[in-house]
Amino acid sequence: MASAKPSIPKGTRDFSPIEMAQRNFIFDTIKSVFKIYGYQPIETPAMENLSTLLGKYGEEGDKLLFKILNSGDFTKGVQPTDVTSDGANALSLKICEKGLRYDLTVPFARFVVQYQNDITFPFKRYQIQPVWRADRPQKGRYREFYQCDVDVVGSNSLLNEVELVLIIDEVFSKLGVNHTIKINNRKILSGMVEVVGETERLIDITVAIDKIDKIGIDAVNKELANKGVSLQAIEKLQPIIQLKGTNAEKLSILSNFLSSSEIGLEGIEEMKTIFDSVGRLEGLDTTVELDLSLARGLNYYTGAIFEVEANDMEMGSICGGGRYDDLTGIFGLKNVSGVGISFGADRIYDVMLHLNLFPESLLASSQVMFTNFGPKEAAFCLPLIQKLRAKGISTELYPDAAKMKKQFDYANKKKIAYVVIVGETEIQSGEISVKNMLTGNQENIDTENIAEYFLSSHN
RNA sequence: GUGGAUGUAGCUCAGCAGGUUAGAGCGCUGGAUUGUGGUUCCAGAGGUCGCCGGUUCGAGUCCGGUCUUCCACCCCA
Repeated sequence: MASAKPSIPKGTRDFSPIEMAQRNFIFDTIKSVFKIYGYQPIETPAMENLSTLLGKYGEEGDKLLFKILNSGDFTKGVQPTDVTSDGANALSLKICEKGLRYDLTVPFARFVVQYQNDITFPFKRYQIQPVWRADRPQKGRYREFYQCDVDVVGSNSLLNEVELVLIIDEVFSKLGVNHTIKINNRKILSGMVEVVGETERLIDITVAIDKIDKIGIDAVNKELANKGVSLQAIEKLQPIIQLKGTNAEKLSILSNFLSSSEIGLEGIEEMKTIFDSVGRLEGLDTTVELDLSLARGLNYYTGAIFEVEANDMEMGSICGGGRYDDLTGIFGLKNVSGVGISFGADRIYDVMLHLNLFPESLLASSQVMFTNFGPKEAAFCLPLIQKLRAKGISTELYPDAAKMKKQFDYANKKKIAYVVIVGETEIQSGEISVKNMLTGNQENIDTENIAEYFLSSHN
């Protein structure tokens, strides 16, 4: 009987040892930055109750949730008419009460409310775990992917927003990824639609503004009209659609435009504060740019919105987030504001791979390999190997007494920097041969000094 | 969810209006070199031509379906 071809579900991936080394390099870098800014880790389960998840991500988001079929007799209580009358979506709610998490922010909000009495506010946490979305897979878009979230909850201070900009800058400069941070503010967007009297069409207007560079001013105006935006409002919006210049110039135009909107002006003030603070810091690699087209579909954002794009490759956003004033309110804890961002590890991986940004050294499994000439020589090597390992030098012994060519070939492919040769002559003399695989040089080292040799040659 | 492409050896790709044993480069295995890799030379292994069905005397090549991957829209990490 022919066995089925092994495969994994669409949009998921396996990771080889080399890919893991590269992915861990990203995770470790991000984690180290999070820690140094005083954030602490938490984890939450892969699945949440659907009631926790539904309604937090907008209509589109709800559709993209993976739902988990109830255990046991899940058809209990389902009538034949349920199958035909209300459609699959309504039926799924009758037979599923759990779902895979869609992001890390909503489970975090649930966590904060659930453990509010044990948490010291402001609560700074980071969380690095996979999330799942029933999206159609594409380049940079997977059904299972890792997010690396940092959030502060229980503080209204804009210093938190500034800190997030610093974290973004530090992470990407450590990873060597050239990037641009785009910032916007929901309050500015609210003010904008308020001023033109189209409060119902926030999304239509931001989507249209976003297309200005691609399709031009006339097409944008036409699209706005098609969406039902009044001609008067479109007329008023012109300076906004064609907004250009430095951040300061944009803000000054905007504050004129929003002069009659209290909430809009509040947004302007927030942006000014953030830009001022960031501008005063030196040595930032980051370009921070005010971008009005940034709206973000997640409907819980209320203040600043962030998105980061790689400069040297088309990849959509590799990091995003914002402030949410009342996410915990949905779960019963009022007046707790939070702000956070999420690094998309998988997209960052794709960018780094494409741009060749991973350090070569990640590919090496060990720093040193001992060749194997047979049982007697191997026995002689083992104590030496242990000595190196104790000093923190990753070392391996080739397990079989294979031909030298084969053993060297192995070391070469595994990118091992040094090969140690111990045969009859070396045991006799007490000096072992060490070959540098990069230069091809070979020298004899006294077994007493071997650890020191590698320690010094590596630093 | 809508629209459009793609799928041939481990990888990147050839394949003549449908016609006998399906090719290349790289990689892999072995040898030249019984204590030395990354260069060179020689030899060899490896393919249900994504899967299912149809048209045909005959299908990698045409048709339908299906799955995969990718692109655009949408949304986003």
